[in-house]
Amino acid sequence: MSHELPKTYDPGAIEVRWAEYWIKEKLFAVKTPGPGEAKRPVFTLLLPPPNVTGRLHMGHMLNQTEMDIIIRWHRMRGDLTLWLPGTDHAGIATQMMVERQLASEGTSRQKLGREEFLKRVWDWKKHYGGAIQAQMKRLGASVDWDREYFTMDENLSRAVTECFVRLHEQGLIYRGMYIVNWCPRCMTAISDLEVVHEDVAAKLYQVRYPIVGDPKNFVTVATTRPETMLGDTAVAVNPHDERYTKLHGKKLILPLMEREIPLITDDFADPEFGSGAVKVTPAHDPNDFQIGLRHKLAQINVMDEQARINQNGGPYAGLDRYEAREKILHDLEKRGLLAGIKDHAHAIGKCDRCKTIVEPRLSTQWFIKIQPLADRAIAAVEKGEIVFTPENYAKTYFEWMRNIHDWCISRQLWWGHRIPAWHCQECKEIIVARSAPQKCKCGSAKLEQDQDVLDTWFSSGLLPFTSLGWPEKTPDLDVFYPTTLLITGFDILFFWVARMIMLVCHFMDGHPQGSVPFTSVYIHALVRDADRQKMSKTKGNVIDPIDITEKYGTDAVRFTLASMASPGTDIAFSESRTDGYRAFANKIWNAARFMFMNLDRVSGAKLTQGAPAQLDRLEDRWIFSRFYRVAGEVNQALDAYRFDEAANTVYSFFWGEFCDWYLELIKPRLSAEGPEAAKALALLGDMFEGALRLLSPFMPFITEEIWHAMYEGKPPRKSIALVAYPQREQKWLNDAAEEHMAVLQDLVVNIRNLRAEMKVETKAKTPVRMHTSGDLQALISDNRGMLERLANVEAIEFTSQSLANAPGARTTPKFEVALVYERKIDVAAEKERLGKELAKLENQLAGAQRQLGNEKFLAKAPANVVEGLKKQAAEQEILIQKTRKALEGLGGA
RNA sequence: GGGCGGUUAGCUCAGCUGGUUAGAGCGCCUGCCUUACAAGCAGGAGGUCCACAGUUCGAGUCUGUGACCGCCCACCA
Repeated sequence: MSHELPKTYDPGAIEVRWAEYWIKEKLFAVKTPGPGEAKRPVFTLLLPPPNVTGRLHMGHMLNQTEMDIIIRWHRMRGDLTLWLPGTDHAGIATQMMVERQLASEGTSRQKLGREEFLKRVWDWKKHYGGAIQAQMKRLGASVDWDREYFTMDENLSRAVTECFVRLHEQGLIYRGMYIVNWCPRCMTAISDLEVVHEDVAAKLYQVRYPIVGDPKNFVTVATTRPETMLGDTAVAVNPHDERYTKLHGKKLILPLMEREIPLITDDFADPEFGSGAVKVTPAHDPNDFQIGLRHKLAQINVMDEQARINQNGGPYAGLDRYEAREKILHDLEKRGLLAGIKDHAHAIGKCDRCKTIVEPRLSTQWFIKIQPLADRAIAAVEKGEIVFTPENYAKTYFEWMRNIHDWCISRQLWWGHRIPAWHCQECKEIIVARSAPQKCKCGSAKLEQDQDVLDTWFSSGLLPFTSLGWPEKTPDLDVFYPTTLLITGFDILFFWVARMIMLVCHFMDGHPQGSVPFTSVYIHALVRDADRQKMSKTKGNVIDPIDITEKYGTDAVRFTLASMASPGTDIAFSESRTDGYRAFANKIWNAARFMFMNLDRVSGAKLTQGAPAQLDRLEDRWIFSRFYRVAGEVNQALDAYRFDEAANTVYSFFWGEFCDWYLELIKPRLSAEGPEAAKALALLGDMFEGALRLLSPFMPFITEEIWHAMYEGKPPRKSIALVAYPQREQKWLNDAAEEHMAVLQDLVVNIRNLRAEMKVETKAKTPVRMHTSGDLQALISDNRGMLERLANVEAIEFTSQSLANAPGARTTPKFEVALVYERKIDVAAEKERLGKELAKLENQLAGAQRQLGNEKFLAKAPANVVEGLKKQAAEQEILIQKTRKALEGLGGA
């Protein structure tokens, strides 16, 4: 490889090449060290496994960018760094996908049968399942691809079974008939979390239930779901509701079904609501279910699995639930039993997957008794074993954990981990076992495995240890468990993060390396569009990460996301910003070209020979000091997950200091002939190489490209990703150099400013006159080359006279400077500027004096603050005098 | 119904434990093709820090109230 870079920065060309190189060379594959091998700090990060059906979206890209930055940073710091990738089988989502495909072929899973269907799903996975991985590879995610897993892999499935069986043995898994959330379209139970609530403007219907023996009188109940009355088995009133005391013990006629049902008393009935009487439908409402248990009421299920009225619904059998509602209302009205209809806003639950309205349904399911697990999981965060960033999410977590309900883990699907329970066809015994039992206790061999599969989140909740080989005692588990960090979005805080904490703490309880799945959780925000709208297909504002990457380069997109990733704040992704970071990449590119161009010119020069023991020149001492200080800041920011601060710090260093000042300052030395130039180039190379390492986690591609070029094809390691990350180094920090440079920079800016104001031709050199202290005179004289070059100054004349009333002079606390130039200044404009300046200064001085005159301030404020304010006030006083003089010089204010 | 977050320049956002002159990018205005980069360089304008009250020597920063946005959770008909 030559050190020549093409004139134009073309991210596409270099990125594809390096992405392939990293994979081909297996640069990020991690060998598990044996027990005797040298110990290094271990950093383990689990990739939140994308769904096998998934396509990469901006949220993934943000997530992966953050993970990759952290991972590359740790790797460069010398940690044993594992980023473990995998894919989730995504039960419902995948099954839906394949079913849709089958439908288009005119068939269905029922027609194929379970076995054949599963074959189809595996086929589908083989063909379409790798989309996200391919995209991740293109984006350069530095995961260990050799360790990639799939949640349905044999060993992982075995671990899932093991966990299920253990929980069952411990009495933490039970099976029973309860009301669950049922999706009539997916035809499966779903957990509470998979129900999304949506506010709707609905109606509240008042229905009259005639009293037995007094059919002219009624008890009126209110309901939002009249169709469920077909399954009513009681009407409840509050025992203390005196309106109904005389009816206690009476029976009512359930209209339409013409069935007698009791009037019962139960505290659930709220006398304040409606008439105070509530219909009770134990098979179709969770509250009513509880009332039913308390009063031993019959449970009449009136709907089938698709939420159509079944034969228990008498004349309404066969109707869809909403058709039935219409007909029932119509029939009630006809009989004069509909007492009224009111508007009623409330929330309805929809299936997270398909948005079908969820039906509470009485059915037999498997559940996890969650309270013991939740208690433990709460303790883990309370005790600080797990730390959330932003810390606020801990509150959300506690809120949810403290109001948790048992988790329904069975799904009436085919794609997933089948429940390891076998039902004896003879005695109905249920055997939960690690593998299929030969025969039942009763001697029968007629055993059938449970038809249900497990909630996908059950298996993903186990990943922190199952992905490392548990329940075997593997070396991986030894070395890499527990994982160090989890980076994920808040959308799966409960689905995944909370469940992992519960399940892992339970199973790894007492593990020598700790029982928590990870010690740190970083929750990132949402990527929105430039107008802060949520990206959605229906709005058509979805930005495809691959499209945007092809347009601006991965490095620029990554940098955009990183620079905006301030914890807790959503990211309004705007292309203009990405465009800006492409310009930054271009800046890096051209700075490199500049360096290489000089390398060609200077014979005997080398870029990568390391820093000299001593730096003779101010600008060198300054840039080294700045670099090592910045390195410290970047490390600190990353340590706190302040991706934005880290990115902005390195950005302004590279552009605003290294390019804008240092490169300009070093140009004269580079263009000189001989050893001086070679020496300067070595310094430049050293700084540049360091800057590339500093930038590498954020922009892995362009830094890799230039870094290799700097070594002319013979780099010390195969990748910049494998060399050390820059750290703050005390020996290079130089406060004096930074202070001196600050004065010179201020001087340069002031002179440029004067030139612009006086409209001096760009190329014309101007002499300047200065008034300043002896120390600074020496500094400025020593560095007059800097002023000549950067401010186009021709000669500097020092004067002991104040320049304050010289027209067009600039005054600062440290110096006064004026151009020696015959061109007239714009008197009116200058007067305006000075006037504004004066007003501001006077204002500030007044404030400072007010404070300094306050005895309490002098008594209570820390000394350095008081000192600072005094100094400021003194400077301001001088500046005010000078500014007044300047105004007088111009002919008054 | 509960809980949480936000409001700082035209736009998108920083501002860490209260402390000297509130910052950046983009956009805008002016001047430059100064051979690394016009995807650039130099200079500039632009802010009642949502409102009110309070704590404090001192508030963008802490407390309270309100307004306006937004998010999450929820089995009361």
